[in-house]
Amino acid sequence: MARKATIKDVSVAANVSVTTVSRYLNGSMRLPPETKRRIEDAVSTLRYTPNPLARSLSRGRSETIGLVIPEIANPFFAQLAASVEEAAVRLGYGVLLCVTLNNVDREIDYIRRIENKHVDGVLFSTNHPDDGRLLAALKDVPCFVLVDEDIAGSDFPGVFAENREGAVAATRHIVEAGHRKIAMLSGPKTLLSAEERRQGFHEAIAAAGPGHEAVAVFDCAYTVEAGEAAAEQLLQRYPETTAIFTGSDELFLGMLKTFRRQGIRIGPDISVVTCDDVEPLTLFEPPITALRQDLPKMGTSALEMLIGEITRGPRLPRQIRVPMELVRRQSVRAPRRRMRLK
Amino acid sequence: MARKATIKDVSVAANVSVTTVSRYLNGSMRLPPETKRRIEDAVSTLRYTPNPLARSLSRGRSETIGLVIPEIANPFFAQLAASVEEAAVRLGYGVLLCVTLNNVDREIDYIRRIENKHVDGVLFSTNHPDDGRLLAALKDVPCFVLVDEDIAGSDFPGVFAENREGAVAATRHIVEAGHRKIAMLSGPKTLLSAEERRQGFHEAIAAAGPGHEAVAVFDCAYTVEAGEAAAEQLLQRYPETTAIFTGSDELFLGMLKTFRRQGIRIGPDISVVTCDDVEPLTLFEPPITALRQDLPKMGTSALEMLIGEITRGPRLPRQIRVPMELVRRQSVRAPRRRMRLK
DNA sequence: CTGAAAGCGCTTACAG
DNA sequence: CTGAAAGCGCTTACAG
Repeated sequence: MARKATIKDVSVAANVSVTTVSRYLNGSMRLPPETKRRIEDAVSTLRYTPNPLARSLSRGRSETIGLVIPEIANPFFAQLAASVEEAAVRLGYGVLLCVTLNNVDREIDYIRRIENKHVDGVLFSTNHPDDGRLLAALKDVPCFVLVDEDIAGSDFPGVFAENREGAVAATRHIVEAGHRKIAMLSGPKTLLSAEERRQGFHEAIAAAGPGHEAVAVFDCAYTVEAGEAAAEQLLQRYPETTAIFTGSDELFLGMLKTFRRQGIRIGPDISVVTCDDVEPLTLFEPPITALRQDLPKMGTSALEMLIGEITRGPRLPRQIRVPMELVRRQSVRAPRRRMRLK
Repeated sequence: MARKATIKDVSVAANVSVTTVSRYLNGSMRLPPETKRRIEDAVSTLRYTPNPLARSLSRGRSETIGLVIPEIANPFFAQLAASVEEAAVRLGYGVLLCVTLNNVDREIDYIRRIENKHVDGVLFSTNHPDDGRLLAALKDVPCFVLVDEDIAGSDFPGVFAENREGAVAATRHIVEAGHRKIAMLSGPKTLLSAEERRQGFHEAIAAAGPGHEAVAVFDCAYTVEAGEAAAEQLLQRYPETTAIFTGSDELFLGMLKTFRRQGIRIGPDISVVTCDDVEPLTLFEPPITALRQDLPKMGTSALEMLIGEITRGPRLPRQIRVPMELVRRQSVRAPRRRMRLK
């Protein structure tokens, strides 16, 4: 490949100054048609495209955002990433992807990239409790927006689900089907989503009146394995349970494994509502009722909020809450008359 | 936030030249301990981190690769992206994510970024037939590696699955269970994966000897909808079919929808093997036998191949083939005696 | 309106 | 061994 053409080459070929080329190409200058033509000819002959690195360095912004997420193979984050990327492209930004696996060093590395101007801002999702290092690294960092989970003690702008309200709706749905002994496989105690959903769960059961009981609430990691293990314990220790609310698709999938192994059928034997709805839950038998996260909206709002910070400067710390939707399918039924799981 | 410290600030604070700071920080210089200390103090006091834009501009490389894929919400590409990102980080590269939705303009945009040095190279996956524009834009482009699908008429290095061999294994497995009337829901005719798998399918049936028949092969888009529609046609026009090989998880999922609606049970009524194995196929009832793509290996090899091109210059165009693995679960059984799907 | 020149923050060939 | 200076390829305040 021949040496890449620069703006200088264009200016020579078009017989104008680089200043003029730059201004024209950036749309801040109107030119006589003749000059215009010369520049455009030069651009296309030389196949000129501006060097984004040079442009970013001199403008002081890179038109790139960092998307920092714990995983990408996980469909939840994959869908979130999809909506973020789509919105970013629409607004003229590139997306630098950083998968942290909840490694704090990687997280901090990307926070630094805001300061050293590698990215104009960061959309950040973290899944682990902060030991303080994160909060420290975040001191005075601008253009930083949280999505999905909060960082305890911080007041960064962010976009989160209406977890409590969602959990209330899900639990109420279970109650209305006639269940009284209800359990929850919840997420890690330290996470906003888990905490708020748990709260909504308890609230709805309390509101359901006497006779209704939160049989057990398990604090699990949001993983298939944790769901599997918690379900085993649940079956063993709380066989009176007739319905379960799981805090994520992974927990549900894990629970399902245990159910399969023990011959327990969702629907006839036990009712289930799960959170997220990113797995193909319609295709299970029966289709699974879910409290759906509106990932497209969350990703888009968060990205737009971030671009707002970047282009219009910091606003008042502000949080957007995105409603969750209860998608009724067929995994919640009336409890069996004489319920005993085992 | 105060003005970001630069290398100049560090050099002043440490009372050495910027040259020395730069060289020391880049490890190409050994210094008296005293000087070393002064520099490190300055760095930490000023919280200095190098500006990657400036560094890239002057070095002529960005230590960033572009990952260009058709989708990211799709678990197949999400898993591919995960392994690519992991390998990139391990080798010290950032990942600029570009989701094309098979839009050629977006694809070309990212190809240009190799030339204008925004990225050092591109890992490229495309899902649509090329009308020639792609091939034209790719002329003389260095540091470009394909993954998963080829671009017809190009000879770029790339990493692909052993599609033909995989399809042979899958089809043979079906044959060995006793099936004679076998159908395939294949991908778009223009795609390498579909073409090679179809080939393997026919090959295995021919090898199975007389009495074995490829009842029908449908050329579908790799989507749930296409699978749904093709399955409907299949049931209607080829009710003698006793086993099906689907070319992707999406096609399988779509087919499953049709089966559900028509009351057809996988296992007892019809046998199935699908490609990909990125959906939670173990959790279906029965668990689905699949020809698994080794996405971790594909992503990692492709990324390493790309970095090789970047750091050691172009090699002979070379293709790596990654074996597919037949994961036997319970969706293939002996055909029913008197088979009639309807 | 147009252009020469400084500046963005680094790296590195070159000279001392 | 160390540093002053040029250079990477742009943008833009400033002067004409």
